[in-house]
Amino acid sequence: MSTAELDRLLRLHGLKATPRRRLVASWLLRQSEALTPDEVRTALRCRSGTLGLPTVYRILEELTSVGLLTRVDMPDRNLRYAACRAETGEHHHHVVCTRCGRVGTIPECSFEQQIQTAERHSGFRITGHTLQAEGLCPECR
Amino acid sequence: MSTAELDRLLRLHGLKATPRRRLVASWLLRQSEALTPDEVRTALRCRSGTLGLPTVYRILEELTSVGLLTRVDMPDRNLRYAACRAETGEHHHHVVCTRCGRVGTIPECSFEQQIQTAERHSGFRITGHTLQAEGLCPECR
DNA sequence: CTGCCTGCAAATAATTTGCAAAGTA
DNA sequence: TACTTTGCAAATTATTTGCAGGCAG
Repeated sequence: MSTAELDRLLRLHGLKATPRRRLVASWLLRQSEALTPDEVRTALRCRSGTLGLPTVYRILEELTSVGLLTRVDMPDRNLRYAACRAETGEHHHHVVCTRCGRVGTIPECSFEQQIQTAERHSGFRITGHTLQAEGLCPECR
Repeated sequence: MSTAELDRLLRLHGLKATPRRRLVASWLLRQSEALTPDEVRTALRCRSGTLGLPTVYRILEELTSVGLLTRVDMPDRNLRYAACRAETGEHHHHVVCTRCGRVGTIPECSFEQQIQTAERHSGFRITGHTLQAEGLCPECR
């Protein structure tokens, strides 16, 4: 994604195109793993003079709401964010490598079709769901 | 579940049948919502003389590994546990009511069938997954 | 008895908040 | 200029740990 595209996307969501946001977005979009806020800060601190941890928390959350990142849940229960590569707006899920943390996309949602069955069984009216798979990425297999 | 059954189950997993474990298990198995450790402590403290929060954390984790409870993820990212009512060992998922927190069971796993497709698309070898739905329970609809 | 359990107090550590200074449009 | 954004320091708060005494088997 070009800087111009990124800037446009940020403005579209009422966010100013600042150096910090550009830095975090452009770097994280080139990573293939899910990272914690602290890891992001450590990786980028040298390139940016200063980069406060609260700022990283805020930016990661903003970029997630813009759709550039996704929050990933690992067993350690730490907040982690990864580049989200699916088409904008498309409903999809992710798979995380248990060995290296790499994140892949599962483009089609396979639960939609079973929602009716699940509703009948549970008695709930189902309005949303989260699905996350784990496994070994192509490199780690 | 009777006390005798519970005791047997605990011992089967190398855990002693203590008053605290019986108390937490028997009470939580009668609740229909997912609760935080602190909520469990508050609810049971009066009935037990004392009940330390670290003890609650430990017992909830033990009962989960035994299969009596399940950990539920809510948007607030707090640790929550709910009674797990599926047949022991059966692979299944849960649906949480966004209004009252009640937890239901989705007995059949509908993702198993799509794993091959997901593997082909992502290039990962998928070894596990978590799925959690949200919606409105029968009472809240 | 022996070793697992529990409570308490305290340590950890992640995440959030308030506010003044700096930057964007 | 007006309004966001950022960094810093500090607060908050969930969760964990160490250990001495208590209890199940």
